[in-house]
Amino acid sequence: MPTLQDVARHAGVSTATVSKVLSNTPYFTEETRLKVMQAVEELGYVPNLAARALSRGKTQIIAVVFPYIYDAIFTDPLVLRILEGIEAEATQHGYNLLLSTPRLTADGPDAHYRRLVQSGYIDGVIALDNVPVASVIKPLRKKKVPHVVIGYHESAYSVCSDDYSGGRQLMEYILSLGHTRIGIITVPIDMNYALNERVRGLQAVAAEHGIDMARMPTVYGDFSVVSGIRGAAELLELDQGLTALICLNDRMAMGAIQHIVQSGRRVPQDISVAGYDDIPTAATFSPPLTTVNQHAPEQGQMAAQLLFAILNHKTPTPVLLPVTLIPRSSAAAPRSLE
Amino acid sequence: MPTLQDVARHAGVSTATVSKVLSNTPYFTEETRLKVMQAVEELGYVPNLAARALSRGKTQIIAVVFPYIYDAIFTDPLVLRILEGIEAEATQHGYNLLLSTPRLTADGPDAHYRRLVQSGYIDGVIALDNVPVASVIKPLRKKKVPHVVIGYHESAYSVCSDDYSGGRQLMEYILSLGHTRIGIITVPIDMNYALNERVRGLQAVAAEHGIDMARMPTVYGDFSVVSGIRGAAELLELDQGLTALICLNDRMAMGAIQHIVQSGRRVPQDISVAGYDDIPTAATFSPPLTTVNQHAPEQGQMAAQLLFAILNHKTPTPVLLPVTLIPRSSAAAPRSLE
DNA sequence: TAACAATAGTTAACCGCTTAACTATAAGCA
DNA sequence: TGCTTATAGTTAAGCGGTTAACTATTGTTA
Repeated sequence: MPTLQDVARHAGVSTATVSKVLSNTPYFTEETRLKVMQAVEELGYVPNLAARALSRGKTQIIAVVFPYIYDAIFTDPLVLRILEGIEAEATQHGYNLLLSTPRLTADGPDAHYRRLVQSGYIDGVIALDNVPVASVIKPLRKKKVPHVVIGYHESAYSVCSDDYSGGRQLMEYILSLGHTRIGIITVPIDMNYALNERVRGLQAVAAEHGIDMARMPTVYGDFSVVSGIRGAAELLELDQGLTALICLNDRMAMGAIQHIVQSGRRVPQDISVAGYDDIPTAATFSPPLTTVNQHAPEQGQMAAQLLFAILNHKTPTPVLLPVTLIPRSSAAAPRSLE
Repeated sequence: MPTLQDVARHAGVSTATVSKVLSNTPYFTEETRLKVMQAVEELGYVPNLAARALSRGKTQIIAVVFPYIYDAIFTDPLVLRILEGIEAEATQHGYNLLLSTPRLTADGPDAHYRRLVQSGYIDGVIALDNVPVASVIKPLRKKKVPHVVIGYHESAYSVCSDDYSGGRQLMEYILSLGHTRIGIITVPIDMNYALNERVRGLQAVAAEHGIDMARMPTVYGDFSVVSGIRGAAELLELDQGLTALICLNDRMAMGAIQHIVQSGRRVPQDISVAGYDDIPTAATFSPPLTTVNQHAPEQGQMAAQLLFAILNHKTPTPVLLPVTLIPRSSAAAPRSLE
């Protein structure tokens, strides 16, 4: 591996000059530039990033932190789409992505993560942090590592999807179809801030329509398809007459549909089902799922943009990304209205 | 940020001693160990990884390379599961993961990737490379970067799933159910080595049963759900009497089922459908998908193990991982046999 | 023409850690 | 006791870049 030294010798100049040429720092002639570039070319020189990192105090690496809970990172298609957005932006800025999936324990993220954060190996962090417990943010704040959070998190630059509005739109739509007997599948309260917001949205609209959502049969899942199956079963046991199920993510909605179909009912003819997230398979599910698209790649992209702004010593403003209701055929007017 | 120097001063010893204690290199007393550790504790010292990398010539980073084609990385659930396996193994060994998704052009992977490879910033690479064009491996081999390939690739340490056997098992199973009029949805030949193997497996078993697979209606998709929908439509146009569809990945199988159901037929009563991959949603699809599980996390894990073996100057043996046929309800005996 | 500024390039210190080479002390052994 | 050997710790030279401080040259201006 040729070094700067080698290039300098080969080109007959000093290392400082080579460095200047390569980093385009003023004060060299076109002639030396050519000499240097030729030497670089001939030797196949590529700067050693570790040396550069040590010297500059910057690594050109940003860490993408997905806390390891419910092994969500590797199961949740949405997370992947966010990553896609981050990747696109980072690549464009010439940054590399380090993937970190800290394990969360009662007293915070694991040691490996805490060391990474302080190791000077990363210029910044984009964290997915919607979970109240054991925040991965705290160590970052403490060590003043530039970071952006995707999720609801006070006192940090953040990118949020407008989950409140999403919840509102969902309830608005289901009510507008004419449903009155609605079941809810959500997750335990305060398990996830985003879900809290969605629930707030649902409640607000229900209230505006003079309905107390506390009266609606509600069961709790854990985001997974199976928990959706179970949830639907529980709901239909609670109330046989439900005409619509609002599930606060798509996978639970898919599970719910499954249970409904298997129990001999049809979607949406007998029961309407709506999800949330618009994961890639939602459009091609059977029936295609009515859901809320939260523009995951854009979330990732915005987060990366915020981070790069911070790294350039600008002060970005937090972002609240709009969501879009996607009406598909899994939800329709109840039969009583037909 | 305190440095080794600071710790040394604080503990009243030399930097060499501190370094030795921390890296557990022989020749220090328990007493000095305690002194050093206390100083580390009190100062909250964490080693600077860039400096360590420069000095040691090792970064403790391995790159996971998923070439950016058909944006598969961010859509294919299987890729994610492989990543999961890699992550688990890497975390355990104290390595960090760098995610690289090089764009492929006619003359190889993009420049950013080629520089990364030579930058000395990564100790090794795990690459997903089943695609004949523009190999990401070549630069690695040229620069002697330790690497492991997941996929069929000559002249490199590799982890392969036994796609040939998978193809065999699939055809064996469908034939054993009694199907004789079988349609195939695959991808264009030589687009992906793994798929080639699966097709070889199908053909071999067909031949053993005295059937020429070339006679079976065959159409080509691109892995996506929509291409499965289209593929099924084409197949059923070619031959109304098909009783089984073999799709060489799950997403196309899901698309096929969708088309079949939408066109008023039932799965498996009218037409059986089988997929390949056993992606997370296959089990909870409606109907649950008969498919082949290729143990994706294990692939990732094995690849990581091979890489760590190489990094420890051992010579690992390439791995061919077995696959498992998962019979579920999307495939059954044809009605003619009932 | 002298004084000064701008330009082109060099030297060497520095980033923070590792480690070979070295010194000092204690232990082992004939 | 004297000599070797193992142990404990230190010094200082890298690793490969960046950059402040410096020198040398050319151009500008009064």
